[in-house]
Formats: sequence, C-alpha cells, structure tokens
Amino acid sequence: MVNSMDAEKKIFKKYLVKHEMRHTPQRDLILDIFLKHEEHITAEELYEIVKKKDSSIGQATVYRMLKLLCDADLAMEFDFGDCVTRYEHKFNHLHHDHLICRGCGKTVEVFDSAIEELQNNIAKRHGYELTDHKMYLYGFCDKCKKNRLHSQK
Amino acid sequence: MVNSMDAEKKIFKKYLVKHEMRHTPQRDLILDIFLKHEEHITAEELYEIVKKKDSSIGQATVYRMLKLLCDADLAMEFDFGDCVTRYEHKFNHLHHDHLICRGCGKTVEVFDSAIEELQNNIAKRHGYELTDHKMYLYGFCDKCKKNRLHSQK
DNA sequence: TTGCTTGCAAAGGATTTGCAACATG
DNA sequence: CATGTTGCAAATCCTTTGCAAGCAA
Repeated sequence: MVNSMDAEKKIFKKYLVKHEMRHTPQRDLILDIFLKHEEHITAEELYEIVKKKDSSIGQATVYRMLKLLCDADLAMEFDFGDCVTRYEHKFNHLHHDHLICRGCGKTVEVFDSAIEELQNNIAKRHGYELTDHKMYLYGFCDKCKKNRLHSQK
Repeated sequence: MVNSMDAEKKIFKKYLVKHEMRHTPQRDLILDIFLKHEEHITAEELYEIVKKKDSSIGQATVYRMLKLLCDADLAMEFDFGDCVTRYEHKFNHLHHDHLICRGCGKTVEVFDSAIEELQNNIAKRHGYELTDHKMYLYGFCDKCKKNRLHSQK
C-alpha cells in the first residue's frame, strides 16, 4: 500500500522535473489525498476533503492538479453520463469497467476478458483500430432490487 | 420510411393528448426535422437546422422538445463523453452501441449479442439486475489510421 | 531573480428556468 | 378564456482561464 503510493509519488516528482514544473505543498497534499482515496472521485469531492486539511487551497488548484495527474498517467477521467468527471488512479491499476446501481449509485468494478476480445473483433470488422473503450452497465443492486419490489404499487 | 415517421408522429400526438399537452407548430416542425435526421444529433445541431426553417424558434424550445421526446420514448439520450448530449430515435430502432473514431469523429453503430449476454452474466454475478448499458468503443478508423502513420515522426 | 503556481473571481459552454406575452383546445 | 407554450434572458452547473500576488528553484 505505502510502497505503491510512494511509487506513484516518485513518478509524479519525475514528471514535474521532466516538465520543469514546481514541487509545491498544494500539489503534495492533493496527490496524497487522491492516492489515499481508493474509489473514483470527482473534483468537487476531492476539493471538499482537501479543504478540510488546508482551507486556503482553491478549487482551481484541485482541477488543475487532476488534469496534471492525467497527463502524468497517474489518473484517468471517467464520465458515467451525468456530465460530472470522475477520476481514478491509473498507475498499477488494471483496466476495468463499471457496474452502476440506478437506485443507490453503488458501483462495482468489473472485468471480462471475453468481452474485451469481442470488442476488438467488432472494431476490426469495421476497419477500426481500438485504442480504448468505455462500458457502463446500469441496473439495480441486490438491495435496491428488493426495495423496488416492496414499494411497487 | 414515411410510414415509420407517421407512426412516430402518431405516438407523439397520443402522448400529447394523454398528458393534456398542446399540439403546436413548433413541436411539429422540430419533430419532423428530428425524424428526418437519421444520425444522432445534438440539441445545438438540431436548433441550427430548425432555425433555417423558422428563425423565430428559440433554442429553449428545442431543448424542451428533446426532453419531451425522451419522455414519450421516441428519443434517447447519449453522451459520448464530451458533455454534449446527443439524441437518437428510439422507437422502432434496435439497440446498438457506438464505435467512434478518435481522429475524425466518424461513428458506426454496432451490435453484438454475445457481448450483451456476457454483460448480463457479469451483472448477475454481482447481484445486479441490468436495466441498460452504454458501451463506446474508441479507436481510429481506416482513413485516420493511415494518416497517423504518415504523420508520425 | 525568474517565471511557474496560486487563489480569486470572472468567463466559458451546455442546459435549464422564470416570466410575461401568446397561442391552443 | 383558462392554461399550456413560447422566446427571451438570466440563472445554473461544472470547469477553465486571466490576472496579480506569491513562492520554488
């Protein structure tokens, strides 16, 4: 855990040096909190947590930092379809898709290599070379499924 | 073609009556243009076309009409990930996913029943009951693939 | 010192909404 | 005529940007 976080911090430092950018306490703090947060997170959510540790940090800095982390390949943008960008760690994390509950919003990370292969086949069939994809499965989780049954008229 | 459009217009009229809403020339015009447009379209794009036929129509009316069409189950929202909502006909159209070129934006509608089945399996495995999904495959189409090769340093 | 970074507030793009005037049934 | 609908502009939401002051190297 700690090792992995250290590795990511190292990558970030290297990235800063390489691009002649500066190491600042704000960047340190935001990166630290981002790495500790295992689930996907929005800029707004991250800003709220960051503010608690240092209320002087502006949200623009958080937004800028998340873009920076994407450039450094440490984070990845996701858009579940509600026009709010979510961010996840990327380094050392395997590719996965999302299963999202329409009731409570609970999400599960899923992966299926058979699907991935079929996706590649589809693309090839149309002359495309796949670079990436997004797949969001929407439904109702166990709990919400039951609640819906009970509240049905 | 014409029959199908007539069918959709009928459904819309029924929807209006059922909800005690009014039949207006604006709604007529927007629906007509929307149905004639076979590809997915954004509110802005639709508004541009509508304006040419009747420059007095406001874009709020187009936005409102698209929401209305979704409620009436004649249209469906899509979000390719750029925070611009796209709309497609839904009635009488089969479900499909999108294959999108990262170069020129060209999109192809695709469908693979094997993938659909695997998606259901994943959901079940996690206790979810699937309602719908979004799958976007990104890559480079034939043309853009070649252009990239040529422009590579 | 140089010039990258910051926080602030204003701007931005897409979409929604309040409202008074206007049509439809 | 009552009420749903319209066009306009202002408001909204999330995100980006311009700028002067602040800080790292």
